[in-house]
Amino acid sequence: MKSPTLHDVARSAGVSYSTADRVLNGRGGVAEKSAQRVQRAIEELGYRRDIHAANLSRRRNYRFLFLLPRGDHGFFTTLREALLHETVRRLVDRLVITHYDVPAFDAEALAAELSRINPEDYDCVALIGVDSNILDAAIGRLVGKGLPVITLVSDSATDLRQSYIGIDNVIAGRTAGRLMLLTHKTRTGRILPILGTMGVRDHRERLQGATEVISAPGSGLEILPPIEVQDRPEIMLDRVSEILKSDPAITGIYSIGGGNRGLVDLLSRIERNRPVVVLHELTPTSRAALKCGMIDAVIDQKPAEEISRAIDAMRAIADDLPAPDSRVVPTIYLADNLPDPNANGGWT
Amino acid sequence: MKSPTLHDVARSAGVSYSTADRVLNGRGGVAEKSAQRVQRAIEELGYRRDIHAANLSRRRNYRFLFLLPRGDHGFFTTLREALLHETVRRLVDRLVITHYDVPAFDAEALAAELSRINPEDYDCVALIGVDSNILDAAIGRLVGKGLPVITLVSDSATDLRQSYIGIDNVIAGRTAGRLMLLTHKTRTGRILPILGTMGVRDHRERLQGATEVISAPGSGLEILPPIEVQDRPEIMLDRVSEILKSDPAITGIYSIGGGNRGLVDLLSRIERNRPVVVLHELTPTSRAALKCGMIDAVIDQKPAEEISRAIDAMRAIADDLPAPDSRVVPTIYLADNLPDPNANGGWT
DNA sequence: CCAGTTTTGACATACGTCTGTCAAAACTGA
DNA sequence: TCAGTTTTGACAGACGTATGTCAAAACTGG
Repeated sequence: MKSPTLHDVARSAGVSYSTADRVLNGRGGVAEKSAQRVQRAIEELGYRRDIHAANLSRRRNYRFLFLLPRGDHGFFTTLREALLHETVRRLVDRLVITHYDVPAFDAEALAAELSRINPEDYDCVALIGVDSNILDAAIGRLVGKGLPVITLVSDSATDLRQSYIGIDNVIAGRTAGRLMLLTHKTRTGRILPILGTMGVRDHRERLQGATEVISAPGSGLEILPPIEVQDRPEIMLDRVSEILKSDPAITGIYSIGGGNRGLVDLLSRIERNRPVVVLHELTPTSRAALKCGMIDAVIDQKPAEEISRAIDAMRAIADDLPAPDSRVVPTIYLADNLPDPNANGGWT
Repeated sequence: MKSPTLHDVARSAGVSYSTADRVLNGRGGVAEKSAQRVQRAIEELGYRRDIHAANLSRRRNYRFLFLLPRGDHGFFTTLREALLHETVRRLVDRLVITHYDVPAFDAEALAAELSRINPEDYDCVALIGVDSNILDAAIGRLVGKGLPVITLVSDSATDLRQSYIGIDNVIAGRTAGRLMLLTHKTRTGRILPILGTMGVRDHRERLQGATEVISAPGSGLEILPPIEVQDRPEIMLDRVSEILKSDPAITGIYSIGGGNRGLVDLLSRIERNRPVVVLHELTPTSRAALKCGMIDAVIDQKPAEEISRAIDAMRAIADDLPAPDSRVVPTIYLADNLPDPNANGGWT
């Protein structure tokens, strides 16, 4: 019933508590023979150190820093809310979580922020990756100083960061493509992919995934050349209405990045033969559009879950446990299976 | 930086630690006036009891019991595996989780098992509900003896159990219906619903949800009368092949319950014009069928997540915190967004 | 003001771990 | 065998909380 304590281990190994402690915490100054007896006792008894008692005694706090993109981009807002939610929820576990806002999509600003961090102040840092050598170098410097870094949502510096928490964007793209197949079961069609810019790896990967599935032989579907709208609603509105006018045979739209307010605007003006629309991230805009049938599906990366897993990973890293990459599986929302908007993305 | 301790509270309230403790733990024998000063100090300092220190001191263990249906029904297997996973993972938080197997779908056996429980032995019990007065009565008796009960996956005794963790089956059904709409965007169709038996509330609710969506005006879809296959593969195989033969115009199949091995068997023999197939629960069978295009979508209730949330709820109940019902949102799996089979359902 | 009650504070012990100090014991090499 | 080193065990105090005992202090009613 009761799990063994280090005292039990010491007794069973026939050594003093001090010695058992020296072995457990690698303090050295222990004869090889004694060390082995202690190890054996630990295994035999199945001893597991009571981490809460240990933390209490050590006065340990886990100090984590999140660097989140500034701005009210719907997705980042959700992310920030989820983080605040977890910040209070985890206080009880001695997790002290801080976050700074950094300019969005600005690798240099992010790198500069990293350089300003005092490695003594935190046990782990989480950030949203951007393709950039400067950022990679800054991450390298921080890791070199002994402060581990993990990436969130979008990866960076794969060989330096300890762990990546986020979706596989190729899979996300394939999922979108699959939805296009399903909605075109018995008919042919032309699918228009829209992205922010080809310069963003995540967008390229989603496009790649969608293309793989859509242009599979026998699909009967054709994928058009992607258009770039810089994640900006106005540009989205202009470019897409233009294209729809010039090519009325478009039967599906896959919006890979942001700026969907412009798209929804446009869709609300089309009253018949609306194309199938799949887009990314559950935001107030996409939720409303889904509910009223303006769009068909939303692929979401569950930001609340990502935050929670990121924190789990950071904690594992701080405790020197292995922290595996954690691939979040993108989820599909239709009009009916939307999470309760007040429930933190359907998460705890 | 450091959060205040009860000593800080006592000092700030101008009373001794003992008095602050008496207030905090409601031991009585404290003058109204002192109690108020302590309360005020708690609020002003934002004091939060260090629950780990408290549990350490109290030698508290949380003892939870799960009653899971016996048998290798794919879904229950997943559920059991998730539970074992969490059992070891939560040991560190002093959660001692036990589970018994009980006969599946047998309300009386379940009720009998409940009667055999000594309320002293556990802090909370979780079970999978079944429609039955006998079960409700047994739950009532247990709750009456001071042992709280929660329901999982399927609800029971709504006014007695403390909390229900699971999906809303009407929503699950609506989601299936929505998938049928999407796959029939520009064509009409006939959808065949298959369920275990109309006697199971969950199945009725799913059917209801699907019907709501599919037979919405203007959908162009017709939903056929449901057939019952007792969750048995052989019956599934026989009945469905029979019906498909007699009604070749069926364009969609919604399998609400179990026995899908029979369905997949049948589908593998149809080489062209396979109907759209939506079914429930990710199992080895459904996963394989999804991957090779035999079926189109799986609606999953994320058993690993349900288990984890159930444990969270039980813990909240044991700590006398409010434990809200937690509606899990059913998720949609297509061929591409399947979770890693080794990763506990994509969960931690 | 007294006796009786209520309220209070001081103190001790415990939970399981961490950490530091110190002297005793057990080794080592020459 | 002796000096020097390594290893060991005993002990104490701490983390924040829980819980029990006891006597002192502050009230109360008459």
